[in-house]
This record gives sequence, C-alpha cells and structure tokens, in this order.
Amino acid sequence: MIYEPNQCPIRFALGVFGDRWSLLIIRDMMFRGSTRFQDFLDAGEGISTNVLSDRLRRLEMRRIISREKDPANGRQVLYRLTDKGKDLLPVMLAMMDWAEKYDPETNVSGELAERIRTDFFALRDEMLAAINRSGPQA
Amino acid sequence: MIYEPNQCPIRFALGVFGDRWSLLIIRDMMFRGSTRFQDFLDAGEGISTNVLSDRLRRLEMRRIISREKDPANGRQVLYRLTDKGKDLLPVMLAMMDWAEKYDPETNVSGELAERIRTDFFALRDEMLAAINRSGPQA
DNA sequence: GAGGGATACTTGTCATTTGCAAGTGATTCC
DNA sequence: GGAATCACTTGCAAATGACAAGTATCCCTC
Repeated sequence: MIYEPNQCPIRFALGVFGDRWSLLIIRDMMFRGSTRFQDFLDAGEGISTNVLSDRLRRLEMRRIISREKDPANGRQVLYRLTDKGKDLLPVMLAMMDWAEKYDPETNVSGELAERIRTDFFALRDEMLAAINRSGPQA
Repeated sequence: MIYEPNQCPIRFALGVFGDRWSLLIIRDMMFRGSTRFQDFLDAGEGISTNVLSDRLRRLEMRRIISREKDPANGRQVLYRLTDKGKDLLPVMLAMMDWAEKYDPETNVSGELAERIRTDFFALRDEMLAAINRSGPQA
C-alpha cells in the first residue's frame, strides 16, 4: 500500500505519486501524449499489467487523470491528465532541470526547455499533430 | 532494488529519489536541519532502521548527502546535503506549491513561501540557530 | 451474425522488498 | 568498570511486484 498523506505537503505529494511508476505514467501522458493502456506498456519501462492497472486506478481516484471510453472505438479507454495532473508540470520541469545538471546522459537543450516552459501543452499538441501527419508513431 | 536510470531525465531523477522514503529524508535535512540517524527515525514517518540505513547509504552513493563522524562525539554520524542535494530545493518547492493548491490540509503561507524562495538556506540556518538558542528541539 | 483479433484488464504464482523486533559493536558518561 | 547512547545489522513474517496466462468486451470481416 502506498501510504496516506497528512499535514506535510511533501508527504501529501508523495502519497499521490511517490512510488516507482506513477510519475513515469504522468510523464508519458505529459510529454508523449500517451492516452491508452497499451501506450504505457509500450513505453519500454517494463511496468507489468497488474501494476499499471493499479496505478491508473489510483491516479484516477486521486483525480490526477481521467478515464473514459473512446467514443470512436469502444474497446479503447482514454486516459487523460486532469488540470490537477497538468499542474504537476512545474515538478517535472524542476526534476528535468536537476537531471540536466547532474546526469551526464541527460541533455535537454536550453532552447527546448525554454519553449516547454513558455507554452508547453499547446506546443506538445502541435508536435504530436505534426508527427501524426507524417505517419504513425513507432 | 530501486531501478537504474538512463536516457530520460525523469527516470534519472526517479532512480535517485523515486521511492517512498528518500524525499522524506531529504525534506528532513532541508527543512528541519536533521543530521543524525536518530533525527530521521524521530520524524514520525515510521521508517524502519534497516530501510533508513539502506536509503542513507544509497543517497550517499549518489552524492546527494555526505556522511561523516561527528568530531565532537564519536558515536554520532552527521549526514548533510551536498550541493547536488541542495539543488533539489526547486523540486521540493514545486511539490509544495502543488500540494498547497490541492491539499486541503496543507497551508503554506504565501509570505513564507516567498521568503523560502528568495534565500532559503541562509534563512533556515538562521531559524535553526534561533531555535537552538532558545532551548533544545522537541 | 459467427469467428477472429484487439484492447484492457484480472488472476495465480513466485521472487523481492519492506516492516518489525531483537541484537551487536563502538563510544561516551558516570 | 559498568551502564547508556548511537548507528547500525540480522532474522523472520508480511506486503508488494514481476511474470505468465487467462478473461471480458468490443470491433471488423466475411
């Protein structure tokens, strides 16, 4: 069981996403536009289906993501970030900044980081649309 | 085992502190001035000694904290944030901002948050010194 | 409208990790 | 010299996670 929050804001935050997988799921939704169960499995992190199912349920309960059936295809379920989930962007950016400074493998260009910072979600949707126009994703 | 990082900055960051306890330890060092093994046990989170020992070792290996024997008391070990650890402050602040917005229990005053943001570590040391002058901590 | 495939799960089993309690070794205090 | 303090380690039971397989629902083709 992931522990419950209380008084401390850090503990509250960790109660929502302080485990191995939740932030990776949020990252996939935020930066890759993932919306489907299979998208998260394909992200290459090696999450197992039972844990993914549990984390999606938990994140939905905490109102970080929403869950709805795809009206265009009843087999598929669409997971999306709520505003509460999108508001985790500054946390992500702070982590990215930190990793950029200390991880030799990480290299987020300053220009990209700046563009992300200024108008991220519009930019992401624009990028995804461009990718989708030029062919299906890997 | 906490998984190893690679290309993605978020995964790198989670490889360092993406578990239930590490950020709480860092919080204690950052905001409460905790330096000793016993301080972390007394923080009231319920971490067990074997896990605390493991996390301190891991954080030291990742250069988030330093470990040294207290020259004034050979029984005690002093854990301190390195610069790499102190640089996690923006991540903490982002999490606190988010919790302040969404956790009904959390209430970080805007003024305090502002002061934290402007010159946090000097302020913290000043506060701790004042507390220590007026008597031992709880 | 039956059959097959896709998608999102659930279930079962076993390995790993954590929680709890007790114990150990070094150091200091009296 | 003996007791207390501190930072751990060890052993065992319980919870959690990984892996593989199975199921339910929906769509699509024939």
